[in-house]
Formats: sequence, structure tokens, C-alpha cells
Amino acid sequence: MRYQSPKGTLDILPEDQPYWRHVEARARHICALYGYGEIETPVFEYTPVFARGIGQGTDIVDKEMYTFEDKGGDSLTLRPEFTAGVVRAYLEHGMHVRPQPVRLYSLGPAFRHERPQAGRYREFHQLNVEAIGEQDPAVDLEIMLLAWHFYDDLGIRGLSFQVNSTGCPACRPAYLADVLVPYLRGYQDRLAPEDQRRLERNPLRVLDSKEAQSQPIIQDAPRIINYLCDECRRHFETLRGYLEWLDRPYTLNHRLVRGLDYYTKTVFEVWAQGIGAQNALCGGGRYDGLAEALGGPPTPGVGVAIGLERIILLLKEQGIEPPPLPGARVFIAYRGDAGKRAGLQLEVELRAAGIATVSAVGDRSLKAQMKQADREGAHFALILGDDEVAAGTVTVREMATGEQAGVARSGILDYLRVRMDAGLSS
RNA sequence: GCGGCCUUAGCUCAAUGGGCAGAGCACCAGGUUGUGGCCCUGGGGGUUAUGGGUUCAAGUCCCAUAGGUCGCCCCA
Repeated sequence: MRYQSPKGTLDILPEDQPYWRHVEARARHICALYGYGEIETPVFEYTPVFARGIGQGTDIVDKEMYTFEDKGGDSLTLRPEFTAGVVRAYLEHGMHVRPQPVRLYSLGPAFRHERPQAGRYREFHQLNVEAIGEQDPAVDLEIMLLAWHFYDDLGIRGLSFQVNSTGCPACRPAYLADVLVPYLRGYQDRLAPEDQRRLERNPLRVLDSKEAQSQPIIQDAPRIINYLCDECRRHFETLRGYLEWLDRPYTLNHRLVRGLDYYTKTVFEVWAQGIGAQNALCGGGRYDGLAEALGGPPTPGVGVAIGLERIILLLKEQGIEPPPLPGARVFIAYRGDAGKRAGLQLEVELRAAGIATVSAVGDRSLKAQMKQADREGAHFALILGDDEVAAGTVTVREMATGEQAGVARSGILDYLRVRMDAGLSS
């Protein structure tokens, strides 16, 4: 294969656009409904924004970033996620002087160098939502409600919400050092080899291991929510109280973790079935330490990253059809050179009047032209031949019914407008 | 980064135990000197992913590479 898009990338062809336009339109609608403003940050940032914002030691930073040096010698990185860039923009533009929290959303591509599989691509698209500058758990709630609302609005069913708290720098280190690690060490030789390695590198990660051998031990492991500091405990209990007050079902998942200091308190994911192993539709949580990691003042924040490819996989899996996009409504067919010229002129007038129009080209038979009009889904075919040019008329054929009429050339615009309005209202 | 499976026309797929690369759809043309959908006829389109190897002979067997796919890891 000579013509090939880069590994892990996809061309989104016109026939797939209804899905994308629909998902993006609903995303903008829901974000506006929740009072979020759109922010567009660059597709690349200086590398330290991600290296410090996401953190050394994460898979993303250590082995998945598209990092390159530009001609001025700066190290740049294609964004592997949105949050670090959005928080960078918050700091750069002094958004702390705006009413807090600052509610921002973005829509666009992100890049990670991973092995592709179903639902995972090297270029992928996200709806990213952030609320920066407020630590009230009601903001955590709002972000979760927004994600909920978005999926519900699209008609997606059968999702499960996974929620946990991973504490903060005040309580997590003590839980790890004094509780979790000693517990796991006690069963070290019964853990899977991979998990024994994790225990040394990043003990929290043992909790979300899928190794069968380790399951009984993980099942009974001491849970971080029983070791939270007062502030984290109050935060999480308040959030859970809100969720129950609003009757939102969720699963308290003790094994849902994020292994970095910047990530604090709330963590959540939404899981789907039927789209393969990459079943996380979105991931979110609090990152009260991130702004400081980027060199700014302490600034709390919470957000969610919603994968669009996985949503579209799910829409297809669940048989949910997006609304069709309108195509050209008028197709102009012709015979002979005079007809062709008359058609080109008519096409200019129709487009100027806002009527989506395409003309036949290539001097094919009228039969072929009519076939093309049909295939392109035109509502009307206009026929211009020697007869029409001589008589000063246009033959109008309504494709759905086959009804055909000669219409005066001078009245064609009005005629089409009336017939199209009739078609729209029926 | 690691493992399993797969790769034949634009698409979906055939091709005995190695023996002339095919069909349907799509595209183009004709059947109607100016009329789409159904039908009929014909046409164009292939270095069988790429590169090696075995063999008189490879789409078919072997090796490597690339891509896809399903998992691992991690997450969107």
C-alpha cells in the first residue's frame, strides 16, 4: 500500500460526518447549557507544560508523547490531553480575576504514540471540560452531571459510573507508606510478578491490576477512603451526598486510581459495554495540585475528558442514527452547449439565492445525469436543453414523485422557493 | 513496548491437496436521437500489502517488514 494514512490515524469521510457533526453539536449545546465557554488552545505546547503538568513517571510522558524540536531549538509536544494546556492558559491570562470557577470546554484532536486497537488511536478527539478555581465538591458534581447529561442527550444507554477518592498530599502518602504497602508486602509472594514490580514502582497501581492471581489480595486490601484526611473525607462525603440527593446511581470503585500528586480527591470514569477492551468513555477528576506544578499559585480544578471516537463507536453499536446532513437540493441537467451555458448561469443565480445546487458536467447522456441527480439525493432536477432555451423555460422534475413541469425561466426562483417550503413543512 | 489472528478490485468476499486471479455491489457505457430508482447487456479497474525464499509452477508453503484487528500495559 502506497497511499496510507499514518498508523493509528483515520480519515473521516463525508459519509461519517453526520456522526461527528451531531456529537460536536450536542457537545456545544450541553456545555452552553452548563455555562461553559469554549477555549481553543494550541495543538502543541512547550514540552514542560505536559512533562510537568502530567508528570514524569506516567506512561503518557515517559513513552507516548509526540515530542519534537522546532527550527528555533524549542522542544514542543503535540498535546496528549487538554488539561495541562487549559490550566496553562488560565494562568497566562490571569483568569483568577474572573468569577470562579472559570468554566471552559474544548473540542479537538489529541495525540499519543500507542499501539492502536479498537477505540484507541494515535490521533483521537475529545470533548474536554474544566472548571478551574473552586474547591467546592458541588463543582465535582457539576462536571459529572454534565458528562451524564451529554451521554443521555445522545441517547446512549447502559453506562456505569465509577467513582472514588484518591486523597491528597496530606493523606495519600501516609496511606501508601503505613497501610497499603505493608499490607501488600505481607502477601508479596502471592501477587502476580507484574504486580510485585508495581508494588515497588507505584503501589497504588496494584489496585487496578487485572492479574487473576492478585485478585483475592486486592479484594481485601485496605481502602483509601477509610484513610482520608478530614478535608478529603468531608469533600468526598459531601459529593456522595449530592449524588444520592439527586438520585444519581454510581459504583464506588476502590480500585479506581490516578497515581500522581497533582491529582487529588475525586476521580471518576464512565464505562461502556460492547466496544472492546477500551471501554472508558471518559475519565475525570480533581487536580488541585496542577497549577502549582506548572509554576502558578495554588489553584483548585476539576474536569473531565470525553473521548469522541468511543462515543461514535457506541452510537453505531447501539444503532443510534445521527440526523442526516443536508446535501444539494437542486441538480441541473443539460443537453447541448446552449443548455450547458444556460445551466451554468442558472446555477450561479440559485447559489446566490442560497439554494444548494450542483450542475452536471462532462457532457454525459441525460439518462446518466438523471441517475447522478438521484444518487446525490437531489430534491429537484432542472433540465435545460435546446427546447427550454428556445422557449425561455426550465423543465423541473421533482425526484421523489417524478412529477415534471415547464416553468418560465424568469419565475424559476419563486417556483422553487414555494415548492421547497411546501416540502419542508410536510 | 509485548503476544494471538488477519491482509486478494474502491467496498464485501470467492479461488480442491500449490496448476490460466473471479463474483456481487460501486463506477462508466448501451438497451430509450431528452429523463433517475427495477431489469438486461457490455466495459474499465489487480505487481493477490511489501521484500525475500522453497518449487517446473506460489493468492495458496516458509521468513522478514508494514498495516489492520483482538488482547496486555494504560487510558479517551
